[in-house]
Amino acid sequence: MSPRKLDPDTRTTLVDIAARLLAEHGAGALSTRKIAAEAGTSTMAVYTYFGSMSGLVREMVHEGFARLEQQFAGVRQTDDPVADMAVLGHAYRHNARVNSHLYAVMFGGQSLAGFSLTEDDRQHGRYTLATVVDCAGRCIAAGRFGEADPLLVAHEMWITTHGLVNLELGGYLIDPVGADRAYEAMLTSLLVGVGDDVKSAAASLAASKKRRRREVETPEPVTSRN
Amino acid sequence: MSPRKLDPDTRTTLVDIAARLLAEHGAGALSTRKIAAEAGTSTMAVYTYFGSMSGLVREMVHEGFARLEQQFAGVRQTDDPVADMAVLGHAYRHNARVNSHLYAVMFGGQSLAGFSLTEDDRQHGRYTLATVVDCAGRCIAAGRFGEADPLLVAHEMWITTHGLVNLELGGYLIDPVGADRAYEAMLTSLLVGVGDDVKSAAASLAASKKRRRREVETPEPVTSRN
DNA sequence: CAGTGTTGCACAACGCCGTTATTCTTCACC
DNA sequence: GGTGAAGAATAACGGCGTTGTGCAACACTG
Repeated sequence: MSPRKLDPDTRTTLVDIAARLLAEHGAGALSTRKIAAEAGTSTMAVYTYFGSMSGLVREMVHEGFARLEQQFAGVRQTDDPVADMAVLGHAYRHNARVNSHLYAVMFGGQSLAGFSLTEDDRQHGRYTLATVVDCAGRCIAAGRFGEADPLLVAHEMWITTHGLVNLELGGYLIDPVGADRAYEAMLTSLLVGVGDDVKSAAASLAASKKRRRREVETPEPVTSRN
Repeated sequence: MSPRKLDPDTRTTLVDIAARLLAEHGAGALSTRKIAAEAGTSTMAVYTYFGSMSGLVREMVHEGFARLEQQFAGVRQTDDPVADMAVLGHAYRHNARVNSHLYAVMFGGQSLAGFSLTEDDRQHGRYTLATVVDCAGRCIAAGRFGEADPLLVAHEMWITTHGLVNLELGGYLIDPVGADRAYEAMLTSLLVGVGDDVKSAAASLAASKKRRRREVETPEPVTSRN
């Protein structure tokens, strides 16, 4: 009946249940007892598989970064790297909105079940940025961003998109500005600010819009399997 | 001995203690019992004055916005509005770093003591942006930002600075990029991106640096009185 | 194919939490 | 001075994360 070794399926089931509880009923509903009840086990399961409640939260953070990476992986590399960059930004935003509760844990700082980021967790996050650094490098190689530093440009993109998404999820961006309008404006400003010319930036942004649905929004990332 | 009416001093004392516990010992140390112990009262004090624990958290959020407003108020309006804008950005960042735990509650989303933002709380936050909108208007009037929309520019500034600060507080910005370098780079990119020319932007940024210490960092903000 | 030890798991308990009911005290008002 | 309203202390309730205890089931030894 009971398996002898730790069961990977049970492990992912627990993460899925936790993520769903978090998404559907908020942070207050994330408890060992509720998770155990949903999984049909005792509260001990959380401790055998994750050591503690915050261990499970950490697992959810890694899951969040994994989904972001998967989202990035769906973005093509074309001969218009600036458009690629815009699509990556959209992918970041889309991922954050679809997994908003995970996102809050990833970047919200502290306060969920006493969880706090370790340097390993952060490194995981920074590693995810590699895709953007690479794209920035291609923009520079294509002569679009002048002599910029790819790492710095990638950080500027990250900061911008992250700031937008964070305020958007916090409910701070409303009419008449709104998140969509702010996103487009910011992207334009930033691209021009790092060296692209106004017309080229506008063209790449227009090109990116056509790709967003196909490369970002279509394969609804699998949240759970329960 | 016991006052007949609700004592405003006791009220602010409770907020101060809560903010200090949060800052010094993290979210886990924020409990009615610990607050009561420090204040020399019973746990009931939290309920008499704030209705609940999350009511106290809400009060801390308002306190956070009040400090930000105070921080903004210390920034002068000069005949170089772009430099003013850069100083405002620095003020935002400085305030967030000095009150990082309040900041996390203001924008971190959910999850502290079941607290969640109401539309009133958000409105308070947006109102604080008025100073930035005004400054953007002066930039435009000075012919620095072309025909831009002040509200949109202010949002771009907010998004940028907020994104930077949030990642900085999360520990994600490290060498070789780092928060300081990223901040200067982002400010330059953004100013140029919204219409300023490269040389003018650089000059205003240089001018702003000299003002930062005096107008932002000197008057260590008083904890509270509300 | 037994014997044996390890280990996943359920159950119950501990100490903490937010919150509430009860009780007492103390002041404001007539 | 009497009376009623309201702040505040105490204790209790249910829920939380976590931990100790005991059992049962598998893996491994011979």
